[in-house]
Amino acid sequence: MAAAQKDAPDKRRMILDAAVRVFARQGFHHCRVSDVADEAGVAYGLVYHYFNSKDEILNTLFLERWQIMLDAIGEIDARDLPSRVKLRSVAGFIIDSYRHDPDLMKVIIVEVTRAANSFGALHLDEIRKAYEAIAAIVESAREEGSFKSGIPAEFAAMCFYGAIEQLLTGWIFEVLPRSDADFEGAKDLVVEAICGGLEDGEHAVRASDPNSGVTSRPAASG
Amino acid sequence: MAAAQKDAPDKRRMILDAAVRVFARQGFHHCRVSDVADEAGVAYGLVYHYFNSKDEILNTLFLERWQIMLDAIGEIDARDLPSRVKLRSVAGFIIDSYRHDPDLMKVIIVEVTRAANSFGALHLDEIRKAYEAIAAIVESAREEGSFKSGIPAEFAAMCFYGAIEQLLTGWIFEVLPRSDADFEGAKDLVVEAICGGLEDGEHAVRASDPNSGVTSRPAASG
DNA sequence: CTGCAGATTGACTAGTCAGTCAATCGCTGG
DNA sequence: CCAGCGATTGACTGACTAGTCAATCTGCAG
Repeated sequence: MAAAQKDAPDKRRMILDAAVRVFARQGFHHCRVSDVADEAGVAYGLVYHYFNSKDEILNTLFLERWQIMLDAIGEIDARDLPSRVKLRSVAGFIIDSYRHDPDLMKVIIVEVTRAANSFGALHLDEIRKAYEAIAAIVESAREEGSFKSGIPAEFAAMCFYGAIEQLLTGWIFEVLPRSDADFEGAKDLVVEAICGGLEDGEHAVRASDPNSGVTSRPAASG
Repeated sequence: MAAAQKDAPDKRRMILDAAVRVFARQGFHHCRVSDVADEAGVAYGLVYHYFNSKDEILNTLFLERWQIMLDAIGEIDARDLPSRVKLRSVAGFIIDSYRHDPDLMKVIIVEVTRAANSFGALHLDEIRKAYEAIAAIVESAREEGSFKSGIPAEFAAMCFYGAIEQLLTGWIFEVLPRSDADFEGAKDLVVEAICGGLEDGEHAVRASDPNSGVTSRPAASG
């Protein structure tokens, strides 16, 4: 038992870690189970000794990580801090998660949280818990009066989470710069953007009727 | 020729429209070309008469629709309107696009804009154009002083677009309500949330040090 | 009526790959 | 030294499906 931890590496863990790298590099659908086995340095069949299917590997990766995030958000919410600081902590946690293991966060975002026809639907309840946890932070801010009452907490939470996930997507796709300073700066900027707003308080002008003179024409011609 | 438009339906268009429904229902990777042919009511081989591959169908759908969006954003930006109204128009256009053809927008978001290992990478240049077009609107607002200079336009654009895409994702996953009033309300709310911010101007408190007392611990234990 | 050209058909091929399984390995206790 | 058992191996199978292609159809021009 004790020897197993010193001499024999944890093959199951090795397979999971290899899967993260392979899924991130090639995508879940564009890699073979043999790619994961090769990356882990184990035989093909061993993957099926520890997991019942290729899907189960991804499910395991997602659930492990997502639970850590849910726990973190719950803990942040339980602290006695201003709402903006709580949201700053949530943003910081997610961004640090990406810095710490970009491959894993890439896999989770690309293959699960946005995959409406496969793993996203499967884990919808778990994903929703994150939205609800953020909404809870916003809701208490609304109740204490620091956040606008006109924006529903559920709606605000989606905007906040969406902004963060879009930043990760920008880093994943390499359309946003990825220096340490960029990651650190993003934590404050995203909170300032969503909580404080893009408009400059000194100069902000509220449009009395945002619809005036503007017609949406989404339909394709023809 | 004239008869072709009255009697013979445009089979190519029928295949594209059928593909939207099938891709939205089953996902690109979980459907067969025969599913698309059946849905369109044409023979399997005809799909390959009009398209060189299954991929080309999705590429066509994406490029058609994305170009319409790029044109719309460009046109909105060219108008002489306050920045907030321009962003309201962009949000309205994207949300109306979803209302008009939710299946197509679902396919575009799920299979392309978030698919970092397949179509997303292929169309990265096109996707980036949308970010840049939104950033251009923000940038002029910064220059005229109505938007904060401390938030880079490129960064603000990602937050804005991410919030909108998250709303669509919420509708796609059915975690947000989808009445006509919800769609209409979302147009104003998303602009109010991002431009005006979540915080109530009357009560807003700027945390002098958002980091105080908060430690990010993204690493998995063990 | 005839023949061409493009549209349409669907059976077939060729390749892929998730998952199985019987054999082997290596440790541990008797 | 042996028996037993979980860990490990990798060749193999069964199922699936993207893409091909030769045959057929249809409309029209000569």
